[in-house]
Amino acid sequence: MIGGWEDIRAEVLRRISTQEWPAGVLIPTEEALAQEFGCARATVSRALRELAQAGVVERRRKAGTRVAVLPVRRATLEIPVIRQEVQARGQAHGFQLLRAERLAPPVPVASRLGLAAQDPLWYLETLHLADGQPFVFETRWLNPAILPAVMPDFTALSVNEWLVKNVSYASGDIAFSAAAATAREAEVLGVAAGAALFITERSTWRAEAAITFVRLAHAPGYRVQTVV
Amino acid sequence: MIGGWEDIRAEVLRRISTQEWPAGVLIPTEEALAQEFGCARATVSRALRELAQAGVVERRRKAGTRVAVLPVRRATLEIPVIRQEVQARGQAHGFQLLRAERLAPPVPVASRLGLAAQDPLWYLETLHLADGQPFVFETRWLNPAILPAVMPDFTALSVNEWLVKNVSYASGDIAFSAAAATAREAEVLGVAAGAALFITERSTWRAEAAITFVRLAHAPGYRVQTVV
DNA sequence: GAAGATATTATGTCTGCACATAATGCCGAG
DNA sequence: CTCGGCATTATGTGCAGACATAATATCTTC
Repeated sequence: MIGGWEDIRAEVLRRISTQEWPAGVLIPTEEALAQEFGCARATVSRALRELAQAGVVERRRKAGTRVAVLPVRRATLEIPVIRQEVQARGQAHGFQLLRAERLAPPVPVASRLGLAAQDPLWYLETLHLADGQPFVFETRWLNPAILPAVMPDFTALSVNEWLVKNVSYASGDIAFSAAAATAREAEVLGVAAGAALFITERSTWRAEAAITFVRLAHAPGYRVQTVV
Repeated sequence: MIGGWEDIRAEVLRRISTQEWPAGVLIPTEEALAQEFGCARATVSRALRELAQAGVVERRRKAGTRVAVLPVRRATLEIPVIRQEVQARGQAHGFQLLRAERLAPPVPVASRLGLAAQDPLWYLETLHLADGQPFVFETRWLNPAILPAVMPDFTALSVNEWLVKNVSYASGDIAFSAAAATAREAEVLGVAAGAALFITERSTWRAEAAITFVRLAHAPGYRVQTVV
């Protein structure tokens, strides 16, 4: 049976991928498509909205809906908690808090968090283990303002997880890059200095207040993967 | 003025992030929220659907909507065409087709594309330039079955872009990793052998037929970035 | 002919209603 | 007490109609 917004989405996508509706052209209006498919305009609208979110078509009021010229594909990445990530690989998660001290952050960190460089932050180094082997080395700058009066025991619950549970649903940005292992990273992860490491950097805010900046140096072999 | 599904989404998100609705608990039904906010159920539904897509809440029929326990945040990455990516940095894009020949693919490539290893594929090496400097080194395996009778002129239009325009909207998967530059990569990109490179690997299908597998070795300093 | 006001139009959102669907949990048969 | 079926219920989807919004196209005026 045809009908249902998912079928309409599929049919529109088919017409686009077969070039029946080539890149750049206007496609029929919601009303016209609703008439063709024998459904309500809202149903067509839902289908086209999803295609627009996926970057397949571009929509503008009055101008109509056109097939995207240079389709910027959007892929969604899942960013799990590290413990979950390790356990999803069928391995046992462990971690060691290597350092915890108050320090004035280096300028790039301070500026990325929008704080003055002289404000001392918590600096925490955590090594996460998968089946006892180094998995990722986490270096984190934490705004003390967001912590409760009594410092949580980060040797029992990883900072990573404490933050997710207590300061959840903040906004932020993520960046991925590659870098040669620093001396410290090489030592902690047990790799040669200069080895190619996958780096995740993330900064987090809640309502204009900086929460944390974290750099994750992953052990060699790490991949982040997704489907389009 | 309040009202509108975006405001409702924001309000629900606020209640979750302030732990007014802690992780794991059921939140009121759509009907109840619609009554509270003085709007139709469809409006609440739209707001909650977006939050579910973002991984903030989990919804199940009859069971209701509950705040996600271990929030697996979802970030959306934009995967542009390389030319666009270079131009978005305000640089001029250029490219050189370094090799184009038919070869039997190595086993990992063949298996990833679901093809027999003895089927010869097109093997293409392209170096993309930003303002004349090496930007990314593209090595691609291409299924000849999807090409037209006359081979397109890949010295005039990059393979990357030809595929996007002619075989668009296929499905596939993407993986990011870090690797030490191979001798060939180091030579082409003009970096030291063993330098840490950011690697993007992507395989693409259309309706069960393998199209292409591509490995992009990015010049040092490359980052992929997104907001959450 | 250029600039500004106005009409037109396709999408964006909302309402109120209806029925479908998938779990849950209760209830009764054995 | 256990198992299977059935009623309940929250979400998922759909429809028809309405108004809002933004951008385009047209018309008017100078």
